[in-house]
Amino acid sequence: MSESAKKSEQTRRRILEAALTLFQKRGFTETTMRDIAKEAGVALGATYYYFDSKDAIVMAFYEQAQQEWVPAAEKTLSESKDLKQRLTGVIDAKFKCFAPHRRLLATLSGHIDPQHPLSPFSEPTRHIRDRDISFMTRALEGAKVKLTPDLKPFMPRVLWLYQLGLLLFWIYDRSSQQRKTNQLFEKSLAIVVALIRLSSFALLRPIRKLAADLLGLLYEESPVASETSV
Amino acid sequence: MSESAKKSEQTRRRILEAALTLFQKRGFTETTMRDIAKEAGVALGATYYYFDSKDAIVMAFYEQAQQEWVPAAEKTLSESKDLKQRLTGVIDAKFKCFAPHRRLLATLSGHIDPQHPLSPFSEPTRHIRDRDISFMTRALEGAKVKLTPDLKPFMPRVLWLYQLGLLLFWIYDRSSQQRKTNQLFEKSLAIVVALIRLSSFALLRPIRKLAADLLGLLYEESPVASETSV
DNA sequence: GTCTATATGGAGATAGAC
DNA sequence: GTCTATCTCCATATAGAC
Repeated sequence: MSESAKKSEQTRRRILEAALTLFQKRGFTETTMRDIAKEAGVALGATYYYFDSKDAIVMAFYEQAQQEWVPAAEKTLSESKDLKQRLTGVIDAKFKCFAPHRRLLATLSGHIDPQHPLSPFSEPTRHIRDRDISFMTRALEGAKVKLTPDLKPFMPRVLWLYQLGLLLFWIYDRSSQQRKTNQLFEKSLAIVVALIRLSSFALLRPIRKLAADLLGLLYEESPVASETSV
Repeated sequence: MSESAKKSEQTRRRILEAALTLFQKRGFTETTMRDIAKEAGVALGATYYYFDSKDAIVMAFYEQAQQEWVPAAEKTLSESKDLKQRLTGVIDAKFKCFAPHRRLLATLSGHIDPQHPLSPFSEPTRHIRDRDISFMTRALEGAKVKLTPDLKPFMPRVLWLYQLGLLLFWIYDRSSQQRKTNQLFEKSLAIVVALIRLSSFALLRPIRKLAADLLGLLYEESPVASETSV
């Protein structure tokens, strides 16, 4: 049994790898299930034996990327107490995991709809998202920054959203070596960190109040969460 | 000839209307070209005579919505000199035009890719986008606000992006009557306007500098513009 | 349990008659 | 301009061999 389990797992990996290779080379839509089967050296039916659908392959990819990312993010958190560096590390690790699959992500970013299983806001991807956010919490907590109590509970989610925005920009960044994303990352993070520090100053209190109110409303029950009514 | 031109235009409208009705009722992907033809009372081939593709129908919709929006936006600009009210008016008009087609927009928001013709960042939609942005310019210029010269050239595009973000949120806002979007709109606009006013104060100079640098880099040649390299 | 071979049904699009 | 008939392609399903 451990024999066959091994072999089975091997086939599964071969199919997944074949799919990811083709997705990267030709794009998601352009790659057919037949192509994947052929590339993996199995029959079409076999790919459906291991993956319920084409989308399911993508989900498997998410999981795999997450598994790579967690230890890398973990490591950077242990290396510095500086907020900017902590955030840089965590987000950078994400970029590194996704880099070999930029093309796939491009086709995917189509699914913003929280109802779509593959959406970063969906229920099926919740565990991945929550994990991501928990690292933002830790990045903040391990750093020496003061957060006012009105903003504190929201900051991890806000940072997660910020990181998602960066990823989205990166996916479509056609400048060579994604130079622009690098600059955007560096400079915008400086702004983010500066704002976090400034946010506790009295002068900005009115704006902070507005922001906290807003976040309270939005996250009270998330509009990206799945209420069933349309 | 004016006879047949009229009749032709009529058929075209009938097809467009049928499509939009179905898109709203069932969603874009779920509606087939056959459904549209049937609803419009023509043969499948006829719809392809008037519209090159399913996507082309959507493009026609964009144009139509824009045509509705322009005079409405125009009107609000003539009604107030207050920045917040001007922005509210312009953006609100957009929501009103799009409201009957929220469902269609949902399926569409999939195309963030600037390479995709229907993307809000694409070349084919540039004229629409530029028109939108020109209204942001006018909203700013007709109001009594001081903008520092480093930020000034970017603000219209930033505001356009802001409005796009609101639309995106709205599209997937499942709260009843899109209540959350309304709150988001109101409160975030207050923040935006407050930030614009604050931006000329000395204390925020360092952050403004960062932001201006950043915008300069991003828009120097837009990363969402179509460089041909991948 | 693992996989092959084959079938199904529906989509967007087109060619060419009327 | 409009229609009918048809093409091509694909995700997915299934029957049954090993």
